[in-house]
Amino acid sequence: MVQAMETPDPGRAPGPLDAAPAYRLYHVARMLRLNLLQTFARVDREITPEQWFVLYKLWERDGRAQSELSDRIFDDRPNITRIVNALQRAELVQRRDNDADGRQKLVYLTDEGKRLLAELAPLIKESRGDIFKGLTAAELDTLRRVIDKVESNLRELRDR
Amino acid sequence: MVQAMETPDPGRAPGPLDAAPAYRLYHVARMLRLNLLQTFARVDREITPEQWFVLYKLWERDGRAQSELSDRIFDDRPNITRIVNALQRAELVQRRDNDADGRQKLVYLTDEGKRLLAELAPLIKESRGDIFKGLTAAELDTLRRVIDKVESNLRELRDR
DNA sequence: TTAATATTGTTGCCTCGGCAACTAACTTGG
DNA sequence: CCAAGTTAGTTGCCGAGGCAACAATATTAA
Repeated sequence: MVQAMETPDPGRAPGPLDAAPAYRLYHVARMLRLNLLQTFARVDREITPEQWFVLYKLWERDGRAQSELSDRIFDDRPNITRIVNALQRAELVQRRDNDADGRQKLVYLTDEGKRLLAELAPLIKESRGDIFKGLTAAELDTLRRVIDKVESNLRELRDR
Repeated sequence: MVQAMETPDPGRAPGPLDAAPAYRLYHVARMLRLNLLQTFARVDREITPEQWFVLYKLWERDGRAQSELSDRIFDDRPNITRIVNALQRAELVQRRDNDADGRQKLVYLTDEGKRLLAELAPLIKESRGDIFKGLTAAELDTLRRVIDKVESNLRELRDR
């Protein structure tokens, strides 16, 4: 019976926030973002982590529609619009109309965008080594598996 | 010799973004935040995950200065100001001057704040079960260890 | 073919998040 | 005791990130 469920004592928290895996994940992710942001600042590149991710996706495959750059999970089309705006202002990407589908705008890396990717990628790769230093391959493997599982759980919850 | 290091082929990404643990962590954290945000929306509470975290910290110990609510890692005092503002507008917390130190403002939960905590905590706890469903205790333990290590690595990098 | 529906991208609104600059209050060194 | 430095909190600036609403274009159904 739901009604029989006890309301917890309002005077005391049931457990420390730091013990909650979800909070820990949130916290470490914020630290990771900040680290990347400051890495870019250190090399004097006015770019955000999110802008970097979009650039990188274009590196994987150029000339994609904005909807392909956004994540199906989140409705972040508005964000992609703004991020692409910023990258375009910085002349790192370029928008072109898609003749095959008038709704879409295809996004292309400029030469400067490609140059930046080639310049920064090694720095980030090296930084990644520092960040995950001291962890075994098995631990990283488990991390990957845990993330996969949590993401698929979240997707399921979402589609209900 | 640094100069001898090759510049990567600018035409091709060295590896998929989804393979980078840092990106995966960032991504899953964003999904977790969204899940929590929508949980609050579903129970018709106009509260953000960050506001929830602050409320929860006060539940752990009430009457803390704002600096104690903010995280030493980030300079997020401005954010705490804004979040406490929001919570105060919602009448979930209350600010009082600290007689012992005129710079500080102590933040206290209101009765409504305590009520909300007691109401939502069980929901969130249940939701957490769904989110981490299918993972073994060992996997969650490894997750914790990995996060600890990554955080301490990031702290070290930061203090250099 | 037309009308209803869906998709793509954009804008406005508001909160979060990092940074710099500022005020007020406390602490420390001379 | 006072001047210099430090700490707590606030504000402004701007980008990210949800959400809702909208225009333009495509797709589907009648």
